[in-house]
Amino acid sequence: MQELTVRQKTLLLLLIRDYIETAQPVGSKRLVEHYHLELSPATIRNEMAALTEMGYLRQPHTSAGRVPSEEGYRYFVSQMMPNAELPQAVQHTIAHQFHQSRADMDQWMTLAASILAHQSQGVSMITAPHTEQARYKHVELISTQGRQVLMVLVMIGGEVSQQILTLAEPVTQDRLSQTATRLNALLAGLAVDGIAALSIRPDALDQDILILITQDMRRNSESNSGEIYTDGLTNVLSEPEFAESDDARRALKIFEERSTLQDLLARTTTNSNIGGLQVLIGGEGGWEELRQCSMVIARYGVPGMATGTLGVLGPMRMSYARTIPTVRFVAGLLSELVNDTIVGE
Amino acid sequence: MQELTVRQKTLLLLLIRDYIETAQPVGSKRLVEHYHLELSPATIRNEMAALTEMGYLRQPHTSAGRVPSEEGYRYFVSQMMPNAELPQAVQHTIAHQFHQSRADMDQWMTLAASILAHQSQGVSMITAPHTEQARYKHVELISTQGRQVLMVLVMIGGEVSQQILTLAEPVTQDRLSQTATRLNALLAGLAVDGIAALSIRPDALDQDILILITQDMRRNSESNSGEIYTDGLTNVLSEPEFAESDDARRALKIFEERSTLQDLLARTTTNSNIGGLQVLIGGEGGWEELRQCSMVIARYGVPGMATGTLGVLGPMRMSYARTIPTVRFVAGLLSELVNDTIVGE
DNA sequence: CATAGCACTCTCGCATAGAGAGTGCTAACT
DNA sequence: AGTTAGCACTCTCTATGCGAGAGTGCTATG
Repeated sequence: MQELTVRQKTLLLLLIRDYIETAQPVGSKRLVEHYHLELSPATIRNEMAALTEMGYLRQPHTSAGRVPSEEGYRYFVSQMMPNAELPQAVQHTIAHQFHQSRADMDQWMTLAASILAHQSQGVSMITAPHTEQARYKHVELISTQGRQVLMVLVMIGGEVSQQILTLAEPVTQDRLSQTATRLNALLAGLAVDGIAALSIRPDALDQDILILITQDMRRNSESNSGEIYTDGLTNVLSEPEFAESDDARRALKIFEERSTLQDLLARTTTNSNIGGLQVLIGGEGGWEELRQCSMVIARYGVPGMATGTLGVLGPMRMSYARTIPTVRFVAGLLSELVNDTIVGE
Repeated sequence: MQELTVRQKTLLLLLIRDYIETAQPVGSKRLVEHYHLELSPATIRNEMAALTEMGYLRQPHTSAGRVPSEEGYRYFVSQMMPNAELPQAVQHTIAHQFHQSRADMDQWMTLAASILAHQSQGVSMITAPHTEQARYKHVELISTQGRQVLMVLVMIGGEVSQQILTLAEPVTQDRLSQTATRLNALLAGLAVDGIAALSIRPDALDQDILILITQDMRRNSESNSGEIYTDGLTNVLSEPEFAESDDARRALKIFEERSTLQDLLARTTTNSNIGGLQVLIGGEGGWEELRQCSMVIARYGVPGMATGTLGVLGPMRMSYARTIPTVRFVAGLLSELVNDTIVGE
């Protein structure tokens, strides 16, 4: 593909910025008047024709202005990706909100989702940090009532899962505590494989619990990630491109079917490393329903220990200039938090 | 208001049923032909005029058919409320799904939301069961890493909350376990008030934890209910009445702002008792945004111990005939589950 | 009391026409 | 060679008008 002249580049960026703001096809006249260019519309027209030829722009129809093509957006993004930073003030506000919140993963996720959605005016999505290979840290067994027992299973890295078991017969809290203590000594630090390799099966109750623990850990390891937090759905639905079409509905459906959403996040980020940011334009990567959308995704966390994915989905026309730095910043923030949780001080 | 003749009543119910199915204003001719009435359209017209006069029907414009008014829906619902029961087969399917799921409140809620949404083709909403007066059952303190401690607090009734604390200085797991044991002995069965009344403050660590416990319990007691589970948003958005208007967006917003949703559920059900079912038509009760919607709500659980709210929101035109029995049935099912969890066997 | 007939009203779909916007091309200008 | 003015052309968008269709209310009749 041909190189762009400086003027073409400027024009392209201006046009895209304008279109992102107004959602209206941009014509030569508007471009000249609005940005006080020292050129005549005719010149602009020639350049725009060239840019269209090269695939950066498109015309909805003969007599409308130009609209960025996906390629155009890609160029736009590549221009701003490296250097964009969130203003200090905003950074502080966000960091402040995190430090004020209750120190608990659930809160952080919700907060992050809310901030992302608000800043980007898109839909935010975050998966809770997930340990690739769940490793056992601790189990607690709490007698609830009669044969009902609450099992709280804690992994290294802070992942917690809880479950209510119904035992064959009532068991005292004392007995449960003993079992828990035994298992804690036995399993500390082990991954699922390690546990499976143990051959000691001291006692029926222990064994029952052990089976449940491994099930739980396996489930945890297999699912790419746990719950997904989202926010800001209404932001996107109020964008003009979704006003009538039922594309909106199809996109929304993705958000309701959490499993699809998990796929989406998992598939697009497995081979990207922490800190690296991915921008998918126009449903790149085979998501037909999202043809009108773009996504900005990043991984966060501590590689090898606990990582998660976060991202923003918006119309292709979304404000990349705001979204990209925000995603990057929040990813960094969450990485720190995860790191603190794992490593301590 | 005047009494309805038998014929008027039949006509009204037929018309509403038809409108619910087709979303089209119903005319006299259609009514006669479609339901093989032994009457002429003219007669029907006279009756429809009367029903309109009485406020049960409305015409969108002079030459359209009739559409039920809110009063009409109310009448319709009052006719079918008492006796409607879900078909045995469906009851079994649903019950089966519950018994197959993992025995854990979170799963149940998600499942119930999914079933409600699917059966009613509306948006389902469920609040987790909530104990009016949280009473202490058990605390576990698990050292995570360095000064980080995971606190798991269990209430009588099975409510669990967890939180990560950062202590002033590192503490061993042993010391934490001792503290937990002490607190468990001290606090068993107490409500917040009871704990506040205790004057024993044996140790700095104990005291710190104690403060956090009471904070947590208080927060739990104050919020009317915890998380809200919803499902089926797309169902409603695909209804024709939401196709264009931005009422859809406003309604959706309610679902995103969980606090508003909590209000909604709380306000409309505080004075209704378990088993009783409430049907709000046309955003009754001061919810402007939901003017086009109806809600079917019920409380479930064990009064005085743990109760929650569940409901379905749909277009005013929703299938009450399916929704009402479903809500009733699921409420019953959840009540049983909650009861089992509390009482054991 | 039910019905047939009829004039009336209103919406919806469709075709037509004109305004407006923006383009591409050609020819002239610097 | 690059820039610009002029102009014909294309396409959308909006308004307008008209006819078909649907449904009503009323009146007169069985």
